Amino acid sequence: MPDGRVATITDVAVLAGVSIGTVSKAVNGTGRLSAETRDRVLAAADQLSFRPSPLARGLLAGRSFAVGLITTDSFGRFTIPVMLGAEDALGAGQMSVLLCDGRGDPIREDHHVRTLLSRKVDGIIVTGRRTDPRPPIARRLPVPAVYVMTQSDDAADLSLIPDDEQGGALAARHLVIGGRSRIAHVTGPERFLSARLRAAGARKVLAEAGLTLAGSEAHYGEWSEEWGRQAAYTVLRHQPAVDAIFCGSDQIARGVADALREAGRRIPDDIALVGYDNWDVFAPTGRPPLTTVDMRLKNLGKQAARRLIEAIGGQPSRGLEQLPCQLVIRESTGNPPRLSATG
Amino acid sequence: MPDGRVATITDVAVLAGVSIGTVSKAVNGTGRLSAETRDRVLAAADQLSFRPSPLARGLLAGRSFAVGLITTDSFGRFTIPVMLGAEDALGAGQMSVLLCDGRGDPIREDHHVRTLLSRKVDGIIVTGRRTDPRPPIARRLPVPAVYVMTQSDDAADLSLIPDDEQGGALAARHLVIGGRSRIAHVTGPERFLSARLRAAGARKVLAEAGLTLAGSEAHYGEWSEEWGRQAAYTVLRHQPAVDAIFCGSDQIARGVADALREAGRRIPDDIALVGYDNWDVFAPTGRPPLTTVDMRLKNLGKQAARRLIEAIGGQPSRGLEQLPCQLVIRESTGNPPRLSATG
DNA sequence: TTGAAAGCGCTAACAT
DNA sequence: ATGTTAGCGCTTTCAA
Repeated sequence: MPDGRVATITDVAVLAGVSIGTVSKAVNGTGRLSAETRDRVLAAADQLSFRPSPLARGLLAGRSFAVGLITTDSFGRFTIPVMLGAEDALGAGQMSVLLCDGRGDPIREDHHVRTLLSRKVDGIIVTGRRTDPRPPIARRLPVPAVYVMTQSDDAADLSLIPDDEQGGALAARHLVIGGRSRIAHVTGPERFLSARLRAAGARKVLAEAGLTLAGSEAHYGEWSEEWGRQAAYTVLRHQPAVDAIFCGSDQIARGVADALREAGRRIPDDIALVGYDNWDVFAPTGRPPLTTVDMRLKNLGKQAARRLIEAIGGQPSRGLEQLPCQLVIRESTGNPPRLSATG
Repeated sequence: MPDGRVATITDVAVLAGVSIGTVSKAVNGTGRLSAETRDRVLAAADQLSFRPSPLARGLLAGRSFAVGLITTDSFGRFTIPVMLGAEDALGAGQMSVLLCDGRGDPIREDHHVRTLLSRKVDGIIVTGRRTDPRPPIARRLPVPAVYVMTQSDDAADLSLIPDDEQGGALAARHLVIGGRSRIAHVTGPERFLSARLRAAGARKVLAEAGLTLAGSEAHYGEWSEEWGRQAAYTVLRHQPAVDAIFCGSDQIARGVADALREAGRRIPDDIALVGYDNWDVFAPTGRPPLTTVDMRLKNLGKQAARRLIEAIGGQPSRGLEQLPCQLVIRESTGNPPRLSATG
């Protein structure tokens, strides 16, 4: 439009010299129109940069061509890549994203759900920062929902999380193949499902190779550098012959690396190190750069968006799905840098 | 509603036994109504959990009671707290947030602006991850916009950024008061406005105390740990008597701290260390915990939202505003932990 | 004090 | 092949 206004269907109709119904058909490719008319209308629409009002369209259709994105638990390191992937996939499908921060408060969350529903969102994506099951955001939602990086405890809902057991296995297998046999595991609190699954995956691979974790159990603690340092000293004291440490996070791995260096152990010559997260501020810049497991969070977000769109389109899925992680090999395990398969 | 539907104004009208016009007045507190009727309508609305449809309301009003949030440059460490603050302030005012990721691509950005306008957003917040001026998202936007953590090069726009010069001064003053006099500055690339301003602020304070930066100039480099380590060695070689290092980021400070420890210098006894960002994964968990400058990003986001709401309400602001940073004192400068004033 | 009706921009069913 | 019209849910005159 020449002035600041946004063009409406009427403006296009006037310019093209047709009725608004004809414009609607031309723009949406519905009904029967002569090619000549359609082209003329489309040209007019283009000239005015006409975009049908999602408000008007939504009012009629009872939907808004937008989806709600609720974070359980603020946005953080895990939520953001997921959001990014989702926004990406959604944007491609002309869907807008309505953002809500639940802050881990069920009341707030419920309020947001109501707001989203009043805005007639076509669906809702729920993200979290831990994969443990949680109550669904609402019972009998009138629109589809997908949980990602969190898990609804209602099996009728679709939840997408990284396959932490496979991730743990990936790390352990890489170490075993690299010739390590006295492998310790330092990770976060045992109450985290992801910590337990990563440990289980590693244990399974070691068992297949006739091995057990050094010290026989995982060292559960905190998701912190400080815990990494502390646990490293414990490991060195009790299993001085350890030749690899698999860490439940890159942050823990950083702490472990610092402690090992201070104890005079070389990485990877004396002890190989594997992290988890592939967090850009810790993994690639570590000394040495850290081999680590990447949860492919962006892909997770993208898949969540795709699944939601499918569900909106009438093809719902249900249950828990675990998406494969990927091993990113760097110098901390002594191998030349390359990407492994994701399987 | 008993079924899955969301209640409409008609449902409320039927239940309360009045016309939809009356419901509208009761719900919005407009027009003249008997207290008795209003209460009855409100009770009915409450019973049905009625929320006026923003779509319908927006169609009529030509606005959507939502604002667009465009990230220049994906979401990152700086954008997220800003978003959080904005979402918080907006949510309180019944405004929803439409999220768009510009990815630093002007085409994409423009596309998003058009989408937002077609959705009749009431305003737009533009966030970035560096404070240097950038072209406005559009000329002659029909709705107000606020730039935050980025700066429009059009002085008619309102831009909110942290006061990096004041932040740099805060850091330097703290060191000078602590009795340090040979203070080096290791920071990011000189092409970053924030790097230049932080250095300028520090220099000004030093000058007032009759001092100059150790080595006479700031050490410009990268925003990385690796650069911190490298620069630390350079400083130690050329200014061996240095008694403090002010770093342009916590990540740089981490690198500097590692290098100092390896060189046998104690922090803070031999050399005091100040960072910038107050990034939770680096500052509080450093060895020792890091004194650092906090840009108060969440507050920045909150202010941006407030200003946008004011502008939507007809009270626009313009020009560049720099919001004060806050010094967070930890052990790396040897003082007992406490918060300083923000001034 | 309350009700009736127009109209926001659009789509889809129905007329022409 | 194209135009006309009803109606999505709401606010806001204007009438009663």
